[in-house]
Amino acid sequence: MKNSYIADIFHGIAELLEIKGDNPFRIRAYLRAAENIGALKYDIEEFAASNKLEGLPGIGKDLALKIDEIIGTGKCKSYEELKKLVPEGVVRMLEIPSVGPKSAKLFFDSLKISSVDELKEAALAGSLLDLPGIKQKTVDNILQGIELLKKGKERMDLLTATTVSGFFIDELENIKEVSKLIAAGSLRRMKETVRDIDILVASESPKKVSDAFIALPGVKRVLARGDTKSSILTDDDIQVDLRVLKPDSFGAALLYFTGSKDHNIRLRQLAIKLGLKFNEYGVFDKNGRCQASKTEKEMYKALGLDYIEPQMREDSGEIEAALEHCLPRLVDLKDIRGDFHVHTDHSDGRATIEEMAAEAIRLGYDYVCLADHSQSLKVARGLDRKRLAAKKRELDEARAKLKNIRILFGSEVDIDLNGGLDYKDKDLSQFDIVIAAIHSGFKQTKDQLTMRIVKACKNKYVNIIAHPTGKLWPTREPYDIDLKEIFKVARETNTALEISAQPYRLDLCDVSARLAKESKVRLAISTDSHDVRSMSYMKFGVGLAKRAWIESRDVLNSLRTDALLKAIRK
DNA sequence: GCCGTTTTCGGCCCGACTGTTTTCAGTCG
Repeated sequence: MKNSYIADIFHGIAELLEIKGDNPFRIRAYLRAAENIGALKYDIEEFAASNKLEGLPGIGKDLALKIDEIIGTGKCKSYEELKKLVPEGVVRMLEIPSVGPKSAKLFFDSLKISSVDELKEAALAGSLLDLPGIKQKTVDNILQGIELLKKGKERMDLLTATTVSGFFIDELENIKEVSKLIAAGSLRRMKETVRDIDILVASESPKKVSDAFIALPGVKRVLARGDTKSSILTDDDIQVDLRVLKPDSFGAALLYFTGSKDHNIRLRQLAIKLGLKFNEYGVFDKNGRCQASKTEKEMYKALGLDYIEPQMREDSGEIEAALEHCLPRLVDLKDIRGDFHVHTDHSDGRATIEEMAAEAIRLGYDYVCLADHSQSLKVARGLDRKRLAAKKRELDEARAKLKNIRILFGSEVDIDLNGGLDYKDKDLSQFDIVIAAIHSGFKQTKDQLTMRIVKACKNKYVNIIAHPTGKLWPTREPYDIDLKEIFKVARETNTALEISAQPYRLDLCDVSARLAKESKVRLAISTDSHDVRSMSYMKFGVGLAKRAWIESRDVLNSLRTDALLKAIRK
């Protein structure tokens, strides 16, 4: 049974209790349990089997019993009972922006509305106006909310988010009242996907900034407009939130606005224990005297914590580590000495060997590995032996010409359906670096897929496994493989696993990469670039690595050239 | 429903904005 199955049930219970109007703290207990179970690294059945459920955070006697019940029967009786009271469609209404549990309950109790479509009909027919506290403006908001819901409030990839936030930051920078500004929220935490853009501004004239913000080009609709907080929707239906505060509380505001929500809640709880108050304006003592506010570092210090980098702020152990002064020193973009996974126009890349190498020089790298596709990957113009030799000749010419970079001769070799490689060992032996990857047969069983990667790791010429789970967001789910087994073999065979920095891949993901690190597997952060521009995506891969608590010593491409070539020997 | 280096009972994060109200509940992040 999957952890997410149990988490979903608890989440469902919380939603139903909300609509029922139950004790909010009881609801929060279910939500917290659901989140904790969802974030669990190991199978919850292992905890259940050894009677250790109650040791898990947010799990007490009652919820432990419910978990046992779900593992035993596949169902939770109290959840089934609740579902009888509230139709599925009423729960769905909670997804409409501006409709919460109180409204959903009101519509259901008084008008028997039990689906989003019925709510829309009632709103258009004017029958909602008969309800207490509902006037035309609220009805309009509900209709707009339904429209937004139907469009789907999709998450966006980091590249899109960076581009959108970059546009607004450039525009806001032109306003003379703006003294500081930064993109905060999940984009600053480098979450794999982002739902909305949060921008924080320091200014002595918040009103002027907010006025200018909602008047910017590309703003389709103003969702909220206040003295310090405004929200808009862009022409592409992306929500952008702006928060304007006085420069004095910039650190406090940045901390608050970066999140995550769970991280902030933990900080506030910690503050209460210390007799302090913690909000977006600062840390305050009992008498309301400000203890810290200007920088994030000060804010953490006021709680007795070391500074926590944004990417780690997920309440996944970072607060405990900061209390005990044992946070890892995370890998940084400036630690990266090269890129292993770069394609050229010899296979499906759009730039020449020289152009890609020149970009590597511009990025300050020591080396770049030009790893084109192997022969059987026809769609990507994979190289046969003859074209491989031609590439090698051109590569040697580039080497002679460009002295400031070590150009490594590599290949992204296809792993076939049985775990064999697309070149014979004799051909593989000529490469400086061999990257192996699966490009077909994604629908095989977990055992088959795992076996293919394990077999590739065991080949003495394979140095790196590229995009290990095959995820392609949002179209392709990661394929089902036994990561634990792969980590074990990768470590034994000195094979590195890739963190693909491609915004659509980001594979391994943060959670898996952290497990890989804990399993002492070496990681290679690579861009899988097919053009010059995307070599700058390295920042996304490093962001992901930071989320996975990865340090530079865990990263293959933080090594200098000589150390690297020594480290990859099998 | 959970939890405890002030606690096994009585707390539980905090504030902004909106729309409806004459002071606040609901929603959101």
